[in-house]
Amino acid sequence: MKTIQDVAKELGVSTSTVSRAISGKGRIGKETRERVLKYIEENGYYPNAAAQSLAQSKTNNIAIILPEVDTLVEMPFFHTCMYAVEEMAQANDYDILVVITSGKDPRPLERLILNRKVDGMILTRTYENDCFVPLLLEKKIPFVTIGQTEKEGVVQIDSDNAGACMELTSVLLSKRIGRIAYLGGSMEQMVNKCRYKGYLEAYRQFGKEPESGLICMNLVNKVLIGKAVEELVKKKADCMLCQDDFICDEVLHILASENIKVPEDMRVASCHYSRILDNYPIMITSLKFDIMQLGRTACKILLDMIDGKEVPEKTLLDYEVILKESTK
Amino acid sequence: MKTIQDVAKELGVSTSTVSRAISGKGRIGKETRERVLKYIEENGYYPNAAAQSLAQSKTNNIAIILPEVDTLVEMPFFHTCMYAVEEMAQANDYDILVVITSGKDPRPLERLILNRKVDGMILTRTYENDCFVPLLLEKKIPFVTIGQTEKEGVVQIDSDNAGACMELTSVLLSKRIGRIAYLGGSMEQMVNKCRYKGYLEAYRQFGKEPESGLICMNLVNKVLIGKAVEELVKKKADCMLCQDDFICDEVLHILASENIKVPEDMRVASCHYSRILDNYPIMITSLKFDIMQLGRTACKILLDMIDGKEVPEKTLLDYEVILKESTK
DNA sequence: TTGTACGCGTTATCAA
DNA sequence: TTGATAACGCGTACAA
Repeated sequence: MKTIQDVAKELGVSTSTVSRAISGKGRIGKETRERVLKYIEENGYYPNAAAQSLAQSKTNNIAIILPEVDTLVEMPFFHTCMYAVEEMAQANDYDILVVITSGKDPRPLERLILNRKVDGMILTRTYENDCFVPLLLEKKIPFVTIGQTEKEGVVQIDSDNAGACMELTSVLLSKRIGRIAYLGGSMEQMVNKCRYKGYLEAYRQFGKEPESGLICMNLVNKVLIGKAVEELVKKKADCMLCQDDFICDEVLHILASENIKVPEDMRVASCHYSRILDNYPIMITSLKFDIMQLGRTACKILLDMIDGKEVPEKTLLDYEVILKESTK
Repeated sequence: MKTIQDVAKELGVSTSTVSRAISGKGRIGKETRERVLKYIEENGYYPNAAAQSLAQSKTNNIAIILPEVDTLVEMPFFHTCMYAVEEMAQANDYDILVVITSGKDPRPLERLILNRKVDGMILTRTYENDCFVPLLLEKKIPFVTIGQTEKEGVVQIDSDNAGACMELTSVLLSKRIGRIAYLGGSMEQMVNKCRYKGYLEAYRQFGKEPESGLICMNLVNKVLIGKAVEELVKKKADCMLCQDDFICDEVLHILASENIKVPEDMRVASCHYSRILDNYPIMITSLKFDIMQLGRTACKILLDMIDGKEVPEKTLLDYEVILKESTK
């Protein structure tokens, strides 16, 4: 492997000249620069990342933190996020280092920081009382979250879940669908809190309040969803608003097996669209977010932070409300 | 940040002593070692990865190469692979660096190697005339492939796709399902070639040969699958053997919309199970592979290679044939 | 058993 | 504009 010294020697210049030619930093004669660049182009020279890292205290790596999810419906979100981040990182000469961790254990992140293996981090899921955020704040490492955070001073990028959910609920209400049941998952996840907030806010704007019996929370598995659906059917809810497509998928399964027709006997909407919903004969009203854009934006903002640029603390991305037959 | 020198100074020993205490290499007094270790435990010292990397020419990073897939059905395989690799890597103090690339462009990999950012690589999909393999071979970097490779001397880990597919086909044949149509995807992917081979081999063992009209290849999109299904129904095939669950998913969709009952009017089987198949009212006969084990094994073997250990060139992992109602 | 000193490949500071 | 040289933090051969 060729070093910068080899190049310098063969060109009859000093290492610093070569370094300057490559980096563009520091004054250097136009002619010499071109000579060096040409030599490198033709003979190939690739800097040793470790040496650069050591000299500049900069790794050109970022970490993306993914939660441990194993359902077919949850995977695509994080997978797509990762794609987008990778794409943006690659375009800026960064590599991404993937860490998978339950929401509880911050040690893998801590190790990464203390060993100085990355310049920054992206959290792809945020929790109430998040254990990662305080750690990253304390270590003063640049980081962004995809999803809202309660702490002050955390740079966060998110789809406007609250706004989207409010709009969706409002639309339903104005279609005279008055008794909208809310089927929520884990309330520890910030995304779920945001969506619920939007649901409540819509009711408020209509001067109403949802019946408490129609609100089901912490539906974290199929059994719980099953029970909730059964209850809500009995209570003759007008519509089932599902907090995410995992829940929606299961709800549609159950309704189908119970021979309850959508939308005739029950209307259904989801706060998150994924292609799993395309598996049903009927199209589902849902919220659609541009996850690629979310990932790209998060990555770009992180890179800006690493470069010491000023970045907005909060970036809210747009959404679409997709109305389909399921809420006719 | 504390360096090894700081630790040495505060303990009144030399840097090499500290280094030895940590690494366990070289002779060192038991007492001194414990003193150093205790100090580090209490006061915290974390080696600078770049400095280690530079001194030892070892990064403790491996790269995992993922293809650009965007269908809901294809994602889980690679996502699960990545999980497994990450888990095994983490357990061995390695970090994983994720690269996403179409099968055509080897430059991202080349850059990684030339910059010496990783100690080894895992290819998660192999192609006929793979462009990555020759590059990695030439660069002499340790790597393994998940999936078969044609080149000699490549360490590969794979589910026994050929064997599995052969067994499945045999079982069907012995159930008097004689005219098994084969619906295949891109033949550039090695996994697909293996499965097809198994299908043919099963027929051969029965002293038969499949009708050429029942073999459909390169069904890479829904339109092509649609046409193939239509044809095969006309030809009154007994069974549709789908090369993967993307195809199977679409086939089931089409059959349902055409009101063709499974298994009464048509039998269906898939060469790969993923949970997407759970979406149908009927359970599908399929092959099941342990993808977590695949990922873990691949990672472990790569780490062994990096350590200079002897590893088997070919590792074939087991499978299950899951018989369900769809082929009754 | 322990310490000294050099090398790993780059960047950056300071002279020239 | 260029070149020598000192960091960067760690491992290790060699000397003590």
